[in-house]
Amino acid sequence: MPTLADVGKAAGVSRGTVSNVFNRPELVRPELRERVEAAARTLGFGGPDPKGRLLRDGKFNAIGFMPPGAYAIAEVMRSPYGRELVLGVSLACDEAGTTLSLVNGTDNTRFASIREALVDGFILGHSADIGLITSAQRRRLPFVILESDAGPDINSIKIDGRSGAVAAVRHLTGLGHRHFGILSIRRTPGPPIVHMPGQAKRPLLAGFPLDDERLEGFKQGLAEANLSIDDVPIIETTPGDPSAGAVVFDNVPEATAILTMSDWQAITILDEAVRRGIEVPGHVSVIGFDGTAESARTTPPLTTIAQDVIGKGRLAARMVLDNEPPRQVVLPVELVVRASTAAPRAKIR
Amino acid sequence: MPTLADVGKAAGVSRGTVSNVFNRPELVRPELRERVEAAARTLGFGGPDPKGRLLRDGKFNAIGFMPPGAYAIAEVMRSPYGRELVLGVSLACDEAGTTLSLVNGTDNTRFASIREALVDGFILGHSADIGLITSAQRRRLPFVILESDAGPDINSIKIDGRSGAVAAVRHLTGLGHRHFGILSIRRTPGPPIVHMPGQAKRPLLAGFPLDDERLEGFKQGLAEANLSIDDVPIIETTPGDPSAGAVVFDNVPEATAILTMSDWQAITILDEAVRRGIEVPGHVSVIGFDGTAESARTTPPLTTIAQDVIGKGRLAARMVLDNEPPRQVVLPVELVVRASTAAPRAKIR
DNA sequence: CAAAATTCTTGGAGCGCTCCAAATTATGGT
DNA sequence: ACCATAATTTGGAGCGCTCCAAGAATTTTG
Repeated sequence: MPTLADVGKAAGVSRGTVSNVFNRPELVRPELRERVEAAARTLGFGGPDPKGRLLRDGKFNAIGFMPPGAYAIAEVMRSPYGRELVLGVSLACDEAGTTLSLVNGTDNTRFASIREALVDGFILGHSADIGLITSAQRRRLPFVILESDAGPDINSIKIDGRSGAVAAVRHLTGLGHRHFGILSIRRTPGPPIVHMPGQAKRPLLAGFPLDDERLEGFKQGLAEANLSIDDVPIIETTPGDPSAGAVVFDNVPEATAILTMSDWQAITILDEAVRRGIEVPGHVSVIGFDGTAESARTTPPLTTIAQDVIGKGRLAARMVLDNEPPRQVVLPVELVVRASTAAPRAKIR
Repeated sequence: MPTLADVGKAAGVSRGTVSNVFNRPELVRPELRERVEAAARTLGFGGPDPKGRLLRDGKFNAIGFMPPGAYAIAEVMRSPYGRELVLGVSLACDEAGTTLSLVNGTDNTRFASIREALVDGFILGHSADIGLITSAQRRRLPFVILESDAGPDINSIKIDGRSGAVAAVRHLTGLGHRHFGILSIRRTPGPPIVHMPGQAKRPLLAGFPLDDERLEGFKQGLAEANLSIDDVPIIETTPGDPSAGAVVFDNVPEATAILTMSDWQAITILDEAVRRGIEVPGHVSVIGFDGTAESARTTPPLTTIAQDVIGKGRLAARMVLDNEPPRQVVLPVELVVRASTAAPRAKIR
């Protein structure tokens, strides 16, 4: 690969002049400029290597997005929520003329990824992992963490998941439901986990603030209706597990309403319901979470706890781009009633 | 920002040793190592700056994805097709441990973006723009161009769009349709363009090989049924234009079948049909293109010309990652019949 | 026509790091 | 103790570029 210096030598001028030809051509006498350009062509020099410039001025002009937990970028792209989040981030990047780097990191390589990412700032997916935050702080780059509050010194954006969960339950109890099932999220790879009532270890503290908060909201909402979450089966499946719906119906046949942690999970249930000939909301009501665009397109359209996912992504990007003093933002959430919830039938299916 | 040298000075050791402490700690005597680590902590040195390493070994460990035409990354993320494509790319990046950089570029900055992107290779969205290819070649980095064949020296991946288009028309004429409307894509920003039969300038050569090919396929398919594309209204809308459906129904009320260029467009039509009480496929058949996941979830599910979008993205990434001799890949396409197409009713609505 | 003003070019000084051959120090066996 | 051997540590040599002060060439001015 030829360098500025090579071209300079070939054209009989200095490095600096060649640099000028490419970056500030108006500074170079036309005739000389042409000579340099000719030399560059002959040597197959396609312009200054960005590496050099980078080292010089020290800006990558990029921000990094690191998926939550140990998820890969591809998993983010698969989920309706993840896509909208990335869309929001990319919107802000478009506006700022910044590159968006989707940084991968498996469990073991996540720290190295943060240490070495070629970015000027980070967006960290939600994480219970304090180590990750420390890694990010070491980089001395602006960053924001999603879906968990990491204290006053750290940028964070989350939604009011608890209120959302409470609202979901209230909506359903208001409709008359008394028999629930909860489809929660398993944050480690593996098959669904079924927690039936009465079992010892209930997953109320899974370790992910995101999930814990919603579970607590469900608990509170149920308590308001004199119901105990301890009597409600809780199933945990990985986010995109297509068997989620089946596991729910197999294990919680008496439920008239299913609470979920995401639209994606709710959609899985809808799909399984179709396969089994179970009517939604006739036989069972299903409520989603996130209010993604997908939730409006299902059959029937999903009742869901909506948040502004795109806005959240955009705000996250802006926060790292603007590098202002740390803020902890809590975004509101809103119950959107559509057609997947209704009063339970008098007689249980 | 402290550097290796600073830490070295503070700890009374050389640059090299500090580097070793961070990169190959086993090479450094534990006691010394600790001293260095202590010094690093005091100075707030968070590890070697990736910039330096980068310059040294010259690899970014990233590939860039540049959206087609003058679209922004956000526009790609909005479209079902774009999302699956990026998903496929990210899948390959996950596997390779590579970062995926979503490189923005407006009309004016696209060339600069290519020149300066901090990547080891490129995936270029489809483009009629020869300048872009030249830019990419100048970088002397592996790259692949999507949806247009740029000659034997350049990596490219496209689908057999013509055959797909022919298959779409055959399916519909086979069902008995004789009255068509085509919803094509406008590749510049702006309102829909309506080309009614008999008008002078018909958009058969829009300049985007991607679109041209499909239009030709439609033409051929129609010809096979003794129909002329010159008698078929062609409407062009930008990819995500939500008014597309309305424009189609307003301008082509007599059509019994609508051919589209993407599932996204077809979905728009479905939405508008619901609003107007037009039945699909009762009153009008609609056929999509791409076979994205979304196409299976609509009401009714879309008949579409399916391609393996995820596989395409993955292959594209692999091609630039592997940096093998240039290939021109043409991917097959398949008619997937679902419920949005049916025989036309005897009497036109 | 010389001096002053203007326009171009030059090359040193980094940017922060890793590699590597050479130098230094420690270890172990007589 | 002494030397061979092994284990550590060192610092020069880049990586390719841009900035910038200073020098050179050219043009303008009086």
